[in-house]
Amino acid sequence: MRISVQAKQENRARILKAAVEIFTVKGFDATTTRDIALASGLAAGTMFNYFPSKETLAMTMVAEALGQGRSDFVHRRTGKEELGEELFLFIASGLRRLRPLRSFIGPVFERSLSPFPRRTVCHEGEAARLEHLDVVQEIISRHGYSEAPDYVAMTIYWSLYLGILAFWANDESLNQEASQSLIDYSIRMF
Amino acid sequence: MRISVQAKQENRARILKAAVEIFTVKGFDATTTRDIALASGLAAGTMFNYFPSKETLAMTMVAEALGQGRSDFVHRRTGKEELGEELFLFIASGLRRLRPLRSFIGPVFERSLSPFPRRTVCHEGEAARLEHLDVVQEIISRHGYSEAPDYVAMTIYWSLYLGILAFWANDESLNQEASQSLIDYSIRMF
DNA sequence: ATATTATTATGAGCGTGCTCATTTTATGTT
DNA sequence: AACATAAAATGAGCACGCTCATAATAATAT
Repeated sequence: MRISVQAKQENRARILKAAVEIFTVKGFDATTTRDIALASGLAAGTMFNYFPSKETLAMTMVAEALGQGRSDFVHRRTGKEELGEELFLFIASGLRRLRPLRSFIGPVFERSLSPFPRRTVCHEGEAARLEHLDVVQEIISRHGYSEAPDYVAMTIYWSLYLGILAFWANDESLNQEASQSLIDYSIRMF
Repeated sequence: MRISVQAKQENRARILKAAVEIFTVKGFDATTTRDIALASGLAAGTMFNYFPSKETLAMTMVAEALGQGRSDFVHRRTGKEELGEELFLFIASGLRRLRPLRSFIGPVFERSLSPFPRRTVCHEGEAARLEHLDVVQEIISRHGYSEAPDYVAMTIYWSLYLGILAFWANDESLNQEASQSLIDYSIRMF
């Protein structure tokens, strides 16, 4: 069967919407792919024509949110911030857009953002990582460190960033103030 | 059926031995719990009387190795090292004992050492983390920072340490020299 | 010896993420 | 309108980690 491009986009959107809703209620692990497919009005297997894995489905949401966060950041920065301020702004912009996913996205971070080879590569996660690091490199370069930050520095940065994401996802303090403090310390150290 | 204490220990040891061998050949994910049970001369379900999950089985090996590494460290340090030197020695002692697991343990690190609540808590991982951090706190305290390192510092430390473990597990440089360099940078920053 | 009991081993079976041969249908062609 | 074709939907089914009712047996009591 052929379906129109529009119908395909609608299906994709319905899957994403249903997934967010069920993940939010039941959590990532307790939500089955069958749950999501049926709630989207599709058969169990059809979901996998749109997203190759449950993990990729979730990472697609993350990548989208981080993309928007990056765009927010680009439009919001004045170009006059200190290095640390600018990094903080960038990280905070991403977290703001990730907010709707916060209640269930923790487990996904811990599995999908590793910089190292995995059994099932998740391109969405890989791409999100590289795009994030590109911006960080650009920020650092613009602040006078003429030589591009090296591989070790980026490895360390990513470790700290993953720690922030994991902490933030589980941070029950008001408005995630604790996370802001962690970001602050991490940046200063970096 | 009752079996002697000795027989039980033998079963446990056989499971661990078989698991290490098969993990090494096939990798963690591609090894099935049935593989391990059968290679140990036990039925599929029996393995779970000894280890509640495949993940716990692997983390038991990690915990054991880190325990030995900690013991090595305690016996090897002179007490005259600089703070950084001592941290390096501690981390390196753990990695040395983890060496036999290096080829397959990466995925386990990435799932089991998170400091945050998980669907299935893995006590072995939790315990390993706390014991490691205890030693780190003790090291830092002995070096004159009278007030105990706070929660934020320990969170950051653990992020960096996880990054080191993940990097090391995938480090194909000779004798993992690249990892040594990463440890060095991470400690200096910390 | 025999019976009883506590403890362990067993493997059929469940729910899961995911695959794939088959069926269905929107679109292009005559 | 009838047909052909390409692309997408379907759901039975697989392998996996893990559970649990049942069977088996070593230790203990009689």
